[in-house]
Amino acid sequence: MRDLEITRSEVMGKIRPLDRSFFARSPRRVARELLGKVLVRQDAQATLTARIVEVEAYLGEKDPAAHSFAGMTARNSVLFGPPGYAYVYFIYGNHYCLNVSCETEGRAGGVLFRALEPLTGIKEMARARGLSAPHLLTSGPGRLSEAFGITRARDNGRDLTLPGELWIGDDGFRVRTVLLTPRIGITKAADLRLRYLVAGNQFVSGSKTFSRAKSAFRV
DNA sequence: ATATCGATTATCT
DNA sequence: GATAATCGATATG
Repeated sequence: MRDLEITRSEVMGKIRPLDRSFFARSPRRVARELLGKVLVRQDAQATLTARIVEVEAYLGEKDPAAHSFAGMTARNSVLFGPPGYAYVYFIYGNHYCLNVSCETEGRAGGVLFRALEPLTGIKEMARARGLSAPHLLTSGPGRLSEAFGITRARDNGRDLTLPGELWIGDDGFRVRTVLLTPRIGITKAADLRLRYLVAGNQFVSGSKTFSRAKSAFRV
């Protein structure tokens, strides 16, 4: 064997964008269905691809942990718009986090991208992160945003169904087993199980003990 | 392996 | 003026 990294043409050859109808469903459903899909960054520098292995659902105006809980503001307006668009927010003075809008226009809801498994462009991701350890490149919402060069200025409001600079594709891969656990890093509605992750995947965020938590169950 | 803590700033009250 | 959907470093068992 000459190279463990899958080639760009192997991934890009069979990938196709997702329809807007894919996102026009409940955040729970979209979160579950996004596992196994591929996040793609294409620009003059490189083509980055990584498989989605961990996400969280945020339920809109009835979810106390959601940014949309208190209604529409300048920051969160994308969540109230049509489905399939990037909502990027800045947090803790340091990090960007990527979401995709769900539901229908006028009805808030979103899914947070929490961890990816790098497929291609690993060298470029490592450069963007200033690291080389594969499991630290995209395991965490702030980390994956840094690896993909995602910022609010560049990507907030971007249509993720269009195969352009940043989009989500299906390459035919199907996830076997999904685990469901409480969401991470929140204080309100902290007991709801709205975190979806691929069972056994090495790139999920947090400690291994947490991803095997008792509160997890298989779907 | 798990716990705690500081960094740093856009956004909202 | 307080908060936050995080990360990385350090401390302790």
